[in-house]
Amino acid sequence: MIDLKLLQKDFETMSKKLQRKGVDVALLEQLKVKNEALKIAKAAFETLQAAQNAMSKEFGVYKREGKDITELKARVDANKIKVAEAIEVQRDAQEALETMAMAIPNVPDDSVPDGADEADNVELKKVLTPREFTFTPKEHWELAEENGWIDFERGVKLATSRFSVSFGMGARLERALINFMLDFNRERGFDEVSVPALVNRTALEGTGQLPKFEEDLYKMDGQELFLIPTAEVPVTNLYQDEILSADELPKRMTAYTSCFRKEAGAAGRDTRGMIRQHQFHKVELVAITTPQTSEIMFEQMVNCASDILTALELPHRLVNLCTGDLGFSAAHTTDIEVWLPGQNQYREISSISNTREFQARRAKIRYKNGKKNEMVNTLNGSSLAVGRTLVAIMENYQNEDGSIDIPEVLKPYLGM
RNA sequence: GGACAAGUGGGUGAGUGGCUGAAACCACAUCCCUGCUAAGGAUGCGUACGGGUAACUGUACCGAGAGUUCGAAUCUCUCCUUGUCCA
Repeated sequence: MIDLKLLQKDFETMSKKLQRKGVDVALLEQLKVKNEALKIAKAAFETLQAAQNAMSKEFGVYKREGKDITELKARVDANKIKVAEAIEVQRDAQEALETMAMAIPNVPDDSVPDGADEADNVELKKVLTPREFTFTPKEHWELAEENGWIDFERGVKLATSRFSVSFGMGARLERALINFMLDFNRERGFDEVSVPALVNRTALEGTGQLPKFEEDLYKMDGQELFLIPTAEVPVTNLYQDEILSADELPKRMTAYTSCFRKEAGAAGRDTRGMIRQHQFHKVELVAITTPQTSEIMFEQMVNCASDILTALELPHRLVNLCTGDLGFSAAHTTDIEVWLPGQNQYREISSISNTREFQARRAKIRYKNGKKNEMVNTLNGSSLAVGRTLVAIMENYQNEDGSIDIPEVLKPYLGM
């Protein structure tokens, strides 16, 4: 959630920044009005309630002293009605404010470039040079089918479109990648956690998937439980509604989970192959830090993900997401795109974001800074999307005869 | 699935209608004493929002929600969680 106090204090600056994310000024003005209305409503209620409390205390004294309470009772009864009205007003004001505020995206950092969509993202750097092919490289689905690694039709048979099944070396490679990534992250100081794949509404509100993006989540029938779209949700919410001590920060975690997304807005995109599946494996990094150290952590996380690709000898590049491509909760995001020679383009394989206080404020994750409780900063990033890494391996390691070499670093994980 | 019991602050745990935002103890923080590796003393020590330069102060919160009452941690109802017993 955005900082409403700051919006109140410096409306100009904040609204300008949010307008870059396409937030309507009129909406922000309404939000400001609602915030003020809530303050007034609260003050009104509290004054009445204070009177009520005082009279109730007096009531006790009267009874003890055996005084007549008729007059006092009349006063207290009259005030009670006013209190009830005031609390109603306050509750409505609170609800109206929250509904609106929860749908406002995070304020983008000044370093985020303006832009409409992914075409306006800014390349930061390239790592490794794509190899020269002496033949026309194939796309991954062709290679996957040729080698018997992935069966797209049987996935559809079992579930529906955008599901697939991995066989043999394809399945083993997925498992090897997961282990390799987790080990790699652990060596970089990220503790491994294993978390539920189902979470409740509060958790999803905490990280920003709800209330706005419910249509992209799989929801359990008749229960307030959702399949996680990313491990970021359960891992970040591990510390929801907690006050951490400064010396337990930063918290660095890594988790492997399956992720589930309806891909509601992606009809027609990447329909072929395993780039965009409803269920996919991902190894995630999550960090909880003080505001002062979050950018250092961000660099570490970007490097961690990039270094995994380097270790796998997969050419990739880093891009700074523009305002139009930036996610709801992020203050800024670096995407890592891996080179896919079959597609002849770079494709997203990791996304690392600093949400600063945005998620912390929603999920109420604070830390003790001396005597004061302050919001932590939360960061998350993939390291990496497993399916897409497998895609990248297939396309980059392919031979003319359609066979696929195995990256050196994965061989120990495959008993090779 | 059924029966019973319980859910209080960082922890243990008191508290059955007003003097309780909550005793006591432990932990923690600062200071003092002592002086030696352990002990004694003083003070402080929940969260959120609002007012005040500040000292301080108002409101809410004792699993969650609703209700009874002038007044609820305490009574009633629903739900959740945990424990024990039974299937």
